[in-house]
Amino acid sequence: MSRTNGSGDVPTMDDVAVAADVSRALVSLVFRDSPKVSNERRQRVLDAAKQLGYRPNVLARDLARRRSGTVGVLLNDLHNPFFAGVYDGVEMAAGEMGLRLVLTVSRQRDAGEYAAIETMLGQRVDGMILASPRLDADLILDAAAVTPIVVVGRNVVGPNCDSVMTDEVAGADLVVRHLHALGHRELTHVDGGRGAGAIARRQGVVEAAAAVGIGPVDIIPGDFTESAGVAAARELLARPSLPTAVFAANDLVAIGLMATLEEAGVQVPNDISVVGFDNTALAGLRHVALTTVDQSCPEMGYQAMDLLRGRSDGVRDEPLVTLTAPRLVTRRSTSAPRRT
Amino acid sequence: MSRTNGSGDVPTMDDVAVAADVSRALVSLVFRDSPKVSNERRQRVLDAAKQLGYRPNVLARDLARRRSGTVGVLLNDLHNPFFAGVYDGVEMAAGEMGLRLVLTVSRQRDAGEYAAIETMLGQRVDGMILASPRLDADLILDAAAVTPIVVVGRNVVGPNCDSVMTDEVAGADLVVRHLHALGHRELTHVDGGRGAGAIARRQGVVEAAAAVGIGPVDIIPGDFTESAGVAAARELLARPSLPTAVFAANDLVAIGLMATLEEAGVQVPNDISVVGFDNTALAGLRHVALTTVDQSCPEMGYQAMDLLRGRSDGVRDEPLVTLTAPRLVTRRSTSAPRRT
DNA sequence: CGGGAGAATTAGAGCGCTCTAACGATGATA
DNA sequence: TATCATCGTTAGAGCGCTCTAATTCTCCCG
Repeated sequence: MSRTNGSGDVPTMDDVAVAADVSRALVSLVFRDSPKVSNERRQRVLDAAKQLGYRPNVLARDLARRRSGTVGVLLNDLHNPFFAGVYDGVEMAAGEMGLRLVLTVSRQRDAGEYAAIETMLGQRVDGMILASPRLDADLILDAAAVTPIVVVGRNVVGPNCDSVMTDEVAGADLVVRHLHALGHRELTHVDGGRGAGAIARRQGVVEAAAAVGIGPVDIIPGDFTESAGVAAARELLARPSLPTAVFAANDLVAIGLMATLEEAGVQVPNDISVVGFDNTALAGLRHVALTTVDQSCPEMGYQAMDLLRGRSDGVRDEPLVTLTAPRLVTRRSTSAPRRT
Repeated sequence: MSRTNGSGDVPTMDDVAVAADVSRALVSLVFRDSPKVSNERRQRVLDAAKQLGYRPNVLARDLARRRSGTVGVLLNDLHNPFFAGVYDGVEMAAGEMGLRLVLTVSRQRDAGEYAAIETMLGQRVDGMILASPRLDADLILDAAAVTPIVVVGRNVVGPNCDSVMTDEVAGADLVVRHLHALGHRELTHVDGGRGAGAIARRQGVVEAAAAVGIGPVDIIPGDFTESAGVAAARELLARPSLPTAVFAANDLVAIGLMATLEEAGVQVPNDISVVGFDNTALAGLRHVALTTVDQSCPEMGYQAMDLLRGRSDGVRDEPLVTLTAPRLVTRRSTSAPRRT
C-alpha cells in the first residue's frame, strides 16, 4: 500500500499540497499565518485542508521548530484547591503569552515527582512551573540546568530557578492588626507545625503582636488538620478563662476549633473571635463565615509565568523570590471582644 | 558553528553514539530496552549518555513511531473535586497500561473546550477522556471520528465514543432504602434542577420510594448550591410540621439545609435526618458528618481508561455506556425518626 | 577448515513538519 | 531595453528519532 494518503491514514501537509496543487512549503506558510501568501492561494490551501480534514501535527512542528512552545506545570495534588487556584493564574498568563501548557500531577510521591519532571524535560518544555514540589532542592536545581524553573509555594532559588510565595508574614500581620483594631488585646495562635508556611505564619503573628502592643502570644502546638483545631479547642476549654481571639494556622484548624467551641456553648464571635488562613471554600460557607487570609493563588501562578518569561527573554539572570501580598477576608467569625 | 554538539546544544542520540563509538541505531536500541544488545555495549552507551546528560527527545520519538502513546484528558474545572477524583482513577489505569497522559483544563468555557480538544488531536493522542464536557454531542462525535473518546459523567455515545457515568438512580435508591430501614416513612427531596445527574437522582428517589412503600415524595425545587439548601430549609420551617427526612440533591445543598435548620433550633438527626450526595470533603468534616452518596470518581476514571483500551485493542466496536455503582456513606446526620 | 545459524550491529530511508536560500514573475527605474 | 528590487513561491536540507533490511561477527558442527 502506498504511503500517499492510503485508506485511514491521517492527512499530512503533503496531501494538502497535492490537493491544492501547490508546494508543501506554501501550505506550511499558510498554517503559520505568513503574510506573504496571496489570498487566492491561501484560500485554495485552506479549502483543501478542510476538505481533507487536515490538522497540523504538533509533534512534527515542534521538532522542526526546535522548540515546543510549551511550559510544563507540575501540580502536587489536584485535591487541594490551592493548586487549582495557582493553575488558573498560570493558564491566564500562558494564554496572554501564547504558550501551551503541559500539566502533570505528581500525586504526592517523591518518585512520581522526579519522573514527572524527567518526562517534561524529555518533552523539551521551554520552562517549568513546580507548585509545592516535595523534591530535594538539589534535584530541582539540576533540572534547572536544562530549562528555567519557577517554584511556587516554596523557597528554592539558584541558577535558572526562581520562586513565588505568599508573604505569610504579611498575612499574619493583617490578621493581628485586624484583631487589634477590633479591640482585642490578647491572642492565641494554633500553630501549623511542619505544614507549609506555618513557621512564617507564627513568626508573623509574634512580630505583629509585638508591633501593635499585644502581649506575648499564647501558642498552642498543632498541625494543618481539623483534629488539631478540635484538640486546641479542648485545651482552651480546660482553662479557667478563654482568650478573646484565636488565630488558627489554617481554615481546617479553625473549623475544628469553632465547631468544638460551639458544641461547648461558646459563641463565635460573641464569646471569642476566630480567624483562619487560606480562604478555602469551607470558610465561605454561610454558616461558617470564617474570617481568613486569602493567598490569591491565581496571582502566584501569574507571577510564576512572568518570572519564567523574564528568564527566557534573557531579561534577567539573577535568581529571584517574589512574595505575593495576601488579603484579609472579613466574615462573621470576628468581632469586637465582649467587654470593651 | 557546526551542529555536532556545539556549545549549549542539547545532546542528541548521535552525540551519544559518537561518544560511545557505536551507531545511532544501537543507542536507539539501548533506550528502547531491546534485549538484543550486548551488555558491554549497553553499558558503554549508558555511560556515554549519562556523561553527556542525554535525554531522549520525546517529540522525535513519537513522530518516528507514528504514535504518541499518550491519552488526552480534559477536565472541566480543577476546582471541583469530582475531577480530581476521576483523574486519580485515570492516572492509575494509565500507569498500569504504560500510557502517558496529557492533561488539559477547559475552564468551563465552550470555546476553550473546543480548542482544547483540537490541541489534543493535533498532538495525535491515542485517545481522549472528556470529563463532564459541555460541548455539543455532535462536536464530540466529530472528534471521535479521529480518535477514540470516552466521556465521563455524561451520556454521549456514538461511533468510537463511549461513556462512563455514576448510576445516579442506584445512588438515590441506596438513600431511600437506608432511610426506610431506619424507619422513615415520609421523604422530602430537594431537587438539583439542571445540575448534572439531578434528573436521574429525582427519578431514582421517586422509583425507590414507590418500591419500598414510602408515600409520594415531596419535592422542593432547587439547584446545586448552598443557597438552594437554605431556601428549602426556610420553606420546610414555614410548614406546620417537618418531614422526618430530607434527601438533598448534593452535599452543598444539604449543608445549607442543615445549617439553616439548626439555626432555627431543629436538631439533626434527632428532629430530622439529612442526606447529601457526592461525599465531598465537606461531608466528612466532623461537625457536619453528613450521610451521603459516594460516586467513587476514581473508579469512573479507571473504567474510562479501560473502555479506551477496549477500543484501541479493537476488541470492541459497538458504543457502550458503563454505569459505576455508587456507595452509601453513613454518618451522623441520619438516624431513626423520633417517635417510632 | 569451510559453511551456516544465530546474535549483535549498522546503514539508511523515512516520520511530518520548518526554514533558508534560490527561483521566476512582475513592475518600477534608468 | 537592460537592471534591479520586490513579491510570491518552491526545492531541499534538516529536526532527532524508529525501524526494516542488510551486514558483520561468533561460534559450532561436520
